[in-house]
Amino acid sequence: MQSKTKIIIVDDHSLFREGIKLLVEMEGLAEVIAEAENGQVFLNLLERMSPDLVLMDIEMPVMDGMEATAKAIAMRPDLKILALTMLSGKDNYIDMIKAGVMGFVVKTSGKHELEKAIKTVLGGESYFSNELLRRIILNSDKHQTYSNQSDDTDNQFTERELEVLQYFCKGMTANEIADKLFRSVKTIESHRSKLLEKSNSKNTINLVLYAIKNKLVEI
Amino acid sequence: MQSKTKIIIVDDHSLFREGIKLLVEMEGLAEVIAEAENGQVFLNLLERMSPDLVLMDIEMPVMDGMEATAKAIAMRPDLKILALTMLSGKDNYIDMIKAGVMGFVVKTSGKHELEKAIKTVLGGESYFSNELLRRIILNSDKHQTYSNQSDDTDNQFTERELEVLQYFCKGMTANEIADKLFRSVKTIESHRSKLLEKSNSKNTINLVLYAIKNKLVEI
DNA sequence: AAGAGTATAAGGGTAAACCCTGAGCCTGAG
DNA sequence: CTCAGGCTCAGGGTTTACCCTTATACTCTT
Repeated sequence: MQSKTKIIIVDDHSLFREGIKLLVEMEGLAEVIAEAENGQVFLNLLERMSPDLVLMDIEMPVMDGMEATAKAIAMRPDLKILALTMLSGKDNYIDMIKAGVMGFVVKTSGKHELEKAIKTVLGGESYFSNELLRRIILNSDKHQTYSNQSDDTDNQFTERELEVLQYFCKGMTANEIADKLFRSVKTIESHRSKLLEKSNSKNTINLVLYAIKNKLVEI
Repeated sequence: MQSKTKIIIVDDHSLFREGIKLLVEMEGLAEVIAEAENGQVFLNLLERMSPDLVLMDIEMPVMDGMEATAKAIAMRPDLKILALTMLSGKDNYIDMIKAGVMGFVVKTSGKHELEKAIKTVLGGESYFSNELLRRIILNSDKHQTYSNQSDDTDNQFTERELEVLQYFCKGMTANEIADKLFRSVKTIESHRSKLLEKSNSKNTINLVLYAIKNKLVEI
């Protein structure tokens, strides 16, 4: 387990920043070490902080995302910057790329896409929301690669085990789950045993905590 | 402890919705029962759902917040709607009020203001972000009332109970906690019984989930 | 065809969880 | 002082969790 990715969020909407911060941290993606409401504030922060990645809004007052990106890259050439766009049509994506952003995520996309974008960019590759690509280049014959939906899940658990796990994480007992799934209690207990073994948990509570920490369930 | 406030979030930016949802639910303010990406989707939802409050973005494609608000109020005159504004200058606040919104929160404000706004509106009063008021009316001599910072801590659990709860939330058994605290297992079981009763949980797993959801512990 | 993996289920055992009652001790409020 | 509430502990009961082994049937891969 390497140390957490350090992120700075730059957006003029505080509610959006706080939401993204929660999203990122809840997903265990990274640690938000700072927030900035415009490019100027962000550059000041950058002088004394070392983020691994920046989530940068493009439209901002005082200093917009493009200018901030260009100046930040001048300071830290290796800095990874992921742009957040509203797809309002006002953004100049080419110049943003020239300024040094590693990718774009449209704000209409979900957390799964944000997660994929962050991981991709941190891996050194560039990332572009498919929605954005569709807007810019229409003559693309590239297929959508959903290859790594979740290549990190070691397929540790089977589908059935995960299903049973969901119910345990809702606080249900083996008996209740057995009733729900029309199965024998012994069957559910078998699944639990496997779950305990695979997750290296001593009891069901530890199993549930494991599931929560590893985002195997929604709470 | 009344049942949780049911909220619907209407905003075309999924990331924003998900963030707000997390914010609202993490703070224990309410339960987000649905999300909609535009006014049309929201009105469809409203036909079969009964939210206590709606967080409504003003600028949206397909059907904007004003139209959606007017139609929603026509359906449910008592529905509380809180508008989310970007302060872009394009919003017509007067007409939004005529449409039936109970208040405005600017997206540049923080979660504390959102929390205050939600509580105020649910209480039947209207709420307007001070920042918005400053924009519209400059000759206002109202003072900012930071009255209710956090009057919600019911002190539901005693210190000892909370201490025991921490250990349960680490996956320890009653026996292990008894050893740790140099107490009888029966004592720990007594504390657990009280915890189960007070949290209205059927078993320890539900108790742990309760503690996590209500942020009584760090996980 | 053979083997691996999964889902199902059972028996039988110990430990723990859960529930109820009752009770002694201490402290702070009225 | 009295009383309420919190912390401590116990007995005795039922239920569930947990662990072990074994076994059948199905699917997929080799």
